[in-house]
Amino acid sequence: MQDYRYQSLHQFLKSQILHGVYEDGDLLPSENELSQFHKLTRTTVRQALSELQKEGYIVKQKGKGSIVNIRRKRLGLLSFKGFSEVIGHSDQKVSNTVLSGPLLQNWPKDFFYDLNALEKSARCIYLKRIRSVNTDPVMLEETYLPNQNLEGLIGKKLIKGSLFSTLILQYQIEVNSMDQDVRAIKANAHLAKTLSLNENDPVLHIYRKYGTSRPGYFIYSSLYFNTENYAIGSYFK
Amino acid sequence: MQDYRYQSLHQFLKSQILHGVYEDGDLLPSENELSQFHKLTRTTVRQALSELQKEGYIVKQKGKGSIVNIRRKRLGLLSFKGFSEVIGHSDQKVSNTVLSGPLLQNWPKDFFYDLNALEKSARCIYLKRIRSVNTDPVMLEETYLPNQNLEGLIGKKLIKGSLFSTLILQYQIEVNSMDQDVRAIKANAHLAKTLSLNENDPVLHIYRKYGTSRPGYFIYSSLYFNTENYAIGSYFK
DNA sequence: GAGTGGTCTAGACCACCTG
DNA sequence: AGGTGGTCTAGACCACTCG
Repeated sequence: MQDYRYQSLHQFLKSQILHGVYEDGDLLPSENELSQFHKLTRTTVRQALSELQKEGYIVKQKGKGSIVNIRRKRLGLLSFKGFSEVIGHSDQKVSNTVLSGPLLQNWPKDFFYDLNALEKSARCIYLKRIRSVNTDPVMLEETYLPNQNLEGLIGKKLIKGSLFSTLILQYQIEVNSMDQDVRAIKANAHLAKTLSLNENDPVLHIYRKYGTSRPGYFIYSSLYFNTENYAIGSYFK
Repeated sequence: MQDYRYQSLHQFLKSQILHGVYEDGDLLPSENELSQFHKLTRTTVRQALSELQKEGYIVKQKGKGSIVNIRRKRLGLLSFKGFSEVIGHSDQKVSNTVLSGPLLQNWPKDFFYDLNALEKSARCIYLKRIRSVNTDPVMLEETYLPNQNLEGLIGKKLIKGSLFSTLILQYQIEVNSMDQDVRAIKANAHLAKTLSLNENDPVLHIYRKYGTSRPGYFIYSSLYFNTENYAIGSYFK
């Protein structure tokens, strides 16, 4: 792995972006500058930039340059849309609350995905969070990470309050795929209380399995949504 | 548009695939053959193939060739997963039934997405379908297409029972993006009857707006799912 | 071993943006 | 006008698949 020149340049630039050498909206050095500095052809430089573009780290613009894009398009990332608002406008104030910090524990019985031997033998790091829109609790999320080479995560505060930011910056683990199962269920007493609903009200439930840049390493999440006042929006192309 | 050589080759090959010149699993001519025949550099040929790959029409394999992939990765295409079955195995028997064929009518009042003037001035083509898994009705879908340059669609049978296949083969309209809003709602009497549920049972509801290769042309769908026995699966990367 | 796609070089001209 | 990314050529060598 990592044998090729365009891959080296790709990793080098990604690392610079992640470590803040270039900030959101900055221009990367031009393709000519990069090819001179790294002693590569422009073709090879373009291949590296093309990878960055696919991953959403940069946006290219003819006549201008390669623009760094930190708030990049993420894998089916969720947004909340209020019914009354005009679509695409007036961002809601979304806040995150960690109910139970990163905590080492055993896997739950009858876990919702089949685990392999390696995952079972490691215990799991558990995280319980609530997402609110304008003080209304809208989502309850329980996340399970196999405890493999994640020294220092337990009990720590998350970087920028985000698990994914923490994983990429501290452990070079990047989420790059997602498998999900969606259902509508009835709220039980606990869900009703947590999400400000009545028992038996409909709740949106999602099981997720995330694939990562570390081969064989997966992250699991169970998400519950109160969709009474907000729809769960997502965009794909 | 369509000024560049790699775009011409891209369109040419796509058209051949769509018209059945190459079938699923076939190999395209090799990059060398394509470059000789079309008097292009291999670089340019590779750019065309790279586009086909992005769109999912082919899969490349080193040492072998470019393999045509008809059942290609589609935009958040839905699959149904039974709870008892092993994930990824034992495909369910899925069947489609058209309840109301492609029918010209007025837009519903308070349509779920804002329509632009052009869309409003055209009427809409309406389609109501049910999808069943092993004779259980699982999904009810209502589709609305602005009636713009779609001569001959009304009252016609769909090719291979698929709206998207019909659109691309008859009208060169390809769906390439999707915006969706998801909620959990209570079944009303009509939904309960159609989906074999009791009133007030939870139902998964999705509004969708599809973007297409025809600029400014969108397709709208409203989908209702009975998720009592099947989850709605989807995979993204 | 012959053929395939993957990587890479060293050039060229073009379309677009900005000072 | 000068610099940027987009397209394209004409080569070369490498890694992989298959008979």
